[in-house]
Amino acid sequence: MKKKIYISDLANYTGQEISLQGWLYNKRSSGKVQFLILRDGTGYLQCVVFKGNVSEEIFKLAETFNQETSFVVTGKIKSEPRAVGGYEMDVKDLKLIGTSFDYPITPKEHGPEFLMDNRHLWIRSKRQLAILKIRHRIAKAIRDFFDMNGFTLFDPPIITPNAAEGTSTLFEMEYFDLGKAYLTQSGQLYGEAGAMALGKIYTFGPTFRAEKSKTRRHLTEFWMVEPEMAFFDLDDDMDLAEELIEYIVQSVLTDRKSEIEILERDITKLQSVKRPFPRISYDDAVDILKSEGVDFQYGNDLGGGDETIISGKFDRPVMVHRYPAEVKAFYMKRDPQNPKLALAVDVLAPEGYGEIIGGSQREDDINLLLERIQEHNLPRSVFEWYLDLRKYGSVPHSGFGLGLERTVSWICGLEHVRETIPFARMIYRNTP
RNA sequence: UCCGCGAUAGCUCAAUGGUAGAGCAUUCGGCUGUUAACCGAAGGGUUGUAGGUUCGAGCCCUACUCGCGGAGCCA
Repeated sequence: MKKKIYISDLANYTGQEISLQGWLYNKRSSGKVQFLILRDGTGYLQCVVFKGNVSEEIFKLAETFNQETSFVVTGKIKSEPRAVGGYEMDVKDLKLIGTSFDYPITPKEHGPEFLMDNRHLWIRSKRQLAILKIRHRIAKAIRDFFDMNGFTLFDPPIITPNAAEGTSTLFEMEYFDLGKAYLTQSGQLYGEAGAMALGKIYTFGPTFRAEKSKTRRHLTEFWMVEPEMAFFDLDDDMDLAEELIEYIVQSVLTDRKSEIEILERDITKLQSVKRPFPRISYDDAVDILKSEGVDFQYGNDLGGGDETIISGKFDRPVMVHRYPAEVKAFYMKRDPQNPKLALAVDVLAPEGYGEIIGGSQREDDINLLLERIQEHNLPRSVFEWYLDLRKYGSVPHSGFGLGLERTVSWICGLEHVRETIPFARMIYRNTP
């Protein structure tokens, strides 16, 4: 591969004459000097075009550059504390690559609708770049964490014949002569099969929910990582969840500090994310709500507002476990101490960011699982293979799902998950 | 599906029921250290759509469309 120089490498090139390529981020001029701010995806560099230092043609060419014009620029690099990034280029030569006229996203405030309509261009801006880089670092931290801990990546199908949880609405399609098929809302059931084969697995990919949710926490297409482990009980599951979250947050703090600063995120809120996380039961959570004067009906699931109140009591993510079985999915194992409760856990992010993890110990008894399938009016036929996992050497096992976008949103301190993914899919938007 | 808010220049927003405005962007002119640069000028409008009230509607009324936020559901 031919060596190319990027703005992020400039420390190695001070005093040298080099060529860089990129786009014009912004420009200021004052008659005899022009300041071109070059961006190349790795950073920003102020390129100074002095009249007299360059030919008349080059100076005139620079005057024609608009926002997002692409070009090659050649000149000497020097340290310059006044400039963005601490370096500056004294321009000697310029070459136009692609013109740009009337770029819609100006250095000015814009509304969310306009920015989402121009999402393909919005991702070029500084904040969006920072968010996407943090998203990548989080995804890498997730993969690293599981790879280092003996997990095998296990890719489940995206087209499935069945619903994992009867409650959610699924995107439906006609699948040749086999009738209806659906886009997956979770790889978990397949993950369980993987855990019985490989011991510890994780799935990591897009999932789809056709619910008409219209809030800052919802996308119709989102990414989820779902570990599934044989011989793990609920406590083991919670241990793993808090270890993962701590690792993700600390990785971002170590490697993406400048991006966190661009977002003006309060870093102390992230620094406190250290094990152990508080673990409270559903009953404890209800007590907290009651003591706060919330009119909460025991037995209901926690709503968004309830989660905010509970998570507000702690400076790090809180794990709420042992929910009423009735509000949880059919595959969750009941608590032997109290069969009305499911061995489930939700991890609530701080600052009102809500549920980022939902997990449980799974029902491993084939007869109890059959009962649950009947109680939920699910068709047994599509679950035959899933029942086989309990028929041939069933073992206690657990897992959870972590929503990538909600995690990114929380770590970045964003208002809305739509900025956490390059092209968000929402109930009223599937473009660009 | 339900509740609330909104739609005016390319963008962000003003405009007591009485001549449609500003900043940014664009174009032109000025400026040798700018940091969302600055100064001057110009072009830019079927006020979301359809109807109604009125001498007169961007503004009041009705319906619709689209968007935003929330509820439910969930990661």
